[in-house]
Amino acid sequence: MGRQPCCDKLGVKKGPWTVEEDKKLINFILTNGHCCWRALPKLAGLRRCGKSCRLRWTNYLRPDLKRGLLSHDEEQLVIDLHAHLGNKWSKIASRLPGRTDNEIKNHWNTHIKKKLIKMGIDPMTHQPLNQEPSNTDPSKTISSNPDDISKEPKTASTKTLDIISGTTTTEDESSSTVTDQNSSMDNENHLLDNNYNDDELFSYLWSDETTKADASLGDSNYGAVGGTLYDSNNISTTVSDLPIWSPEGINDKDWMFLDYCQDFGVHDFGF
DNA sequence: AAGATTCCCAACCGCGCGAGG
DNA sequence: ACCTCGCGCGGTTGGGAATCT
Repeated sequence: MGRQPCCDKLGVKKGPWTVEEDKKLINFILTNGHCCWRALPKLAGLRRCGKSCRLRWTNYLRPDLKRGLLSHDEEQLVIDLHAHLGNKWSKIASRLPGRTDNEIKNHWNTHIKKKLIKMGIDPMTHQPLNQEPSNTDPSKTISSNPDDISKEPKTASTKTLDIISGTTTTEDESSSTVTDQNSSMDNENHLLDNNYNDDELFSYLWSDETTKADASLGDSNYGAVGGTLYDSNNISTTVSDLPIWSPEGINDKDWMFLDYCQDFGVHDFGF
């Protein structure tokens, strides 16, 4: 019987989104939410498949998205998370508020990967390139289940590095655990010594609490709900502090402005 | 200035998973 | 237990932008 295609191929537009399409999508979601992506294009008057709409929204139009290059801290966090999780971009992205899995994936492939290789680090194993990896699957370095890494002691040698300063750190695999690493947090070269330490990091990473910014998106009334956004230094800002973003608040002038700003996310329009 | 090459990233594709019937 | 459906994830690609020759 085969799998039903996500959309009927005939009459479904592909390729870059136009400003008009963006307007329709934004307007519809802000008015109605996105209860069902499959039905959304029809309801919103778009000749796109639901999947395409979802991607456009999550990767580009969501009001809480940050734009621009990843900060140093964000890059460090991505590297560390990748060392533990492997290519679990969505999991990594979920720990970087305002960043999407696609964005992180692209950044990894175009920037971080090259930096690591240049430094002689295998981007997949996070081991020196000329060294035979002890375990080639990064997701299995700590645990076979990436979700369980907070529960297990770190037994493998984990080499971390600061790609900006170029320093590397090798943790002592023989006795180090997540817990007793806490006692050596004053090691200046320690993993994520910029803003993070393992204990805080992992308790943050593996807490059940999703980012409030994301949570706020579960509600169709995005602009009005409370939530937390973070700037590049992880300094939080409550959504309620931000300008109200609602379809009613958009006038023709705003939409004209959109025409000139199609390469930016919704929040860049100043709503 | 113009063509060639490389880089970058938005968007697409196909698969896996979970929920619900 | 099985099937279908919808969503989300990770890998890949196409084409515009930037850089090089």
